[in-house]
Amino acid sequence: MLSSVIFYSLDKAIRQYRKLAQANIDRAGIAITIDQWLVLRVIQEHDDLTQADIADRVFKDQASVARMISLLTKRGLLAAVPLPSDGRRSQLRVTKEGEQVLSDVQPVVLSNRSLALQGLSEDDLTLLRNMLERIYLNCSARAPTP
Amino acid sequence: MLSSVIFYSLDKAIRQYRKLAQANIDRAGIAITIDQWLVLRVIQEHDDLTQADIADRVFKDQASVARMISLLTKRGLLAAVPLPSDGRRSQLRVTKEGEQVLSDVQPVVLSNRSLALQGLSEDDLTLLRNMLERIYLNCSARAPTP
DNA sequence: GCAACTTCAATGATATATCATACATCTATA
DNA sequence: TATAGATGTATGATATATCATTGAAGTTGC
Repeated sequence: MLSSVIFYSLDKAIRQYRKLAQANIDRAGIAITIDQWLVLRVIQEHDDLTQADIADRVFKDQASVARMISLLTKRGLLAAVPLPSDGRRSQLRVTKEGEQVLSDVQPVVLSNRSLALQGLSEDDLTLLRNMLERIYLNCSARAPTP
Repeated sequence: MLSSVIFYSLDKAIRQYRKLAQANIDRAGIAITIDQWLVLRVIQEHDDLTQADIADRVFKDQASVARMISLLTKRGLLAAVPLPSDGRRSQLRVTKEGEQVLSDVQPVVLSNRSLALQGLSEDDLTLLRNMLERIYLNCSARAPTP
């Protein structure tokens, strides 16, 4: 049965969490998707990453990140200043509007997390994290991403 | 830190698994995506579901399923026969080619799973499943999907 | 038997995901 | 220092994801 397959449960849990999270962000009247938020946050923390670096951190493709950056820039949440030291790159900066969105989203994200994790102890979460990391490593070992 | 966030670990694990799984399916020379495979499988098991039913089972949207069905039909893996009892619907059937693909994929999926779950005991998996189910339920409680 | 409601599938709009490729620029080395 | 290779970004093609809406077809209640 599908329900006994662990990856089915994984998918189910993460998708439901995403629905909850996005719904609460929408309800708070903030116009951003979870994925955009994640990218914006990564850029806020490190403004010297290449698109590929960012992609690594959010487990996406460089092409996806390129499009998200272009969208976030179009929306005024991100600004790109060409880097004199490297003609291929730009320095990405979160704008005032971007900062505002990030700080608006923060409490919603925290509340989503605690809602979603109700009934799970710290020990549970540690165990869960370890198992997930184990799965990740197992899949990386033979994944054709050398 | 992002790495301490459980949903980050969840995302990371599932994405890596998907990469491994898709890579191994591709490597076996089978032209299907994991998502298409899942839909095809659900239809094989129950040929009397509506698109919304299928969407529920694969945790997707009815619109996504509609497009996947149309694609699978175009590729000849699925056939739709109009239902006389209901002018809106069609009976979906997995074709010979579809059956072939499903049976080709089966061993690859099994091998992917055991690869990915190496080092996790049955007890671990039960625990994992329970925690994921807990998260799912927590997120469903207030998810605006009544 | 028909009006109101519900169900089902299809599709437009927008965003994401991924691969492959194109193009520019940078770096290392022969 | 010319150039081969590496790196960084952008984009076409295709698939998926989601919401909202349309329109057809079924069901209910009166």
